[in-house]
Amino acid sequence: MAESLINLQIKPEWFARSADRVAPDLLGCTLVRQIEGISYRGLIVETEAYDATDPACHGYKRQTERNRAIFGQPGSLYVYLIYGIYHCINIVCDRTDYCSAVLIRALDLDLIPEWVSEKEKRSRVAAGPGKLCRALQIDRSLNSLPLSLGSNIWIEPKAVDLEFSVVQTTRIGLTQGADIPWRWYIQNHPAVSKY
DNA sequence: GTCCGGATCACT
DNA sequence: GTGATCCGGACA
Repeated sequence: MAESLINLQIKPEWFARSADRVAPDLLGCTLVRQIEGISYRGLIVETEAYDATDPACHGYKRQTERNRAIFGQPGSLYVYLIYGIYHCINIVCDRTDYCSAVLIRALDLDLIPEWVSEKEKRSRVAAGPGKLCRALQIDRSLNSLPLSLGSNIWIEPKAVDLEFSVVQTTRIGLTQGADIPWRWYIQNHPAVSKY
């Protein structure tokens, strides 16, 4: 059983491409988060790309203690705290020592964790980068870890028979680089954070 | 040392 | 439109 799970994981080499190519390919893949032996599965429905050419990227100016993980190995995690309250999760792309990552902005969860409040609508509990991290207990303790079974977080490939239309547009919430069209989402999906 | 503002979200 | 709430990074 564990054997088949390992085979389902996307390998790190898959992320060794520019972020703007990885980001649309992540749509339809599944982010799996394991907590106390339970696997919570979320279909990735919205992503954004960031990289060294981009003034909105945390590593744009230079490497610092805070953004160190975004320069890490492809297929590892960059998790940071935003506005003092929320966390955001990125998958590091391209090559080591180059800043490049994909922000996971929204998931469609198959199972709603018990700590999520009842009133939240199922399709919207992970509709936004801060919300999905809260729902899946993702915080900076995961920063710089590789996606893997051992990290209790990994990504599985898109099912071959899963079909959808992809929309490409500009990113959300930025003061710089707002004109770069590096946001992708599954058209008409109810879990997308914003239309 | 001090200050500023952010890849957010919920509420008015 | 605004408040919540943290802390890294810029500048002195």
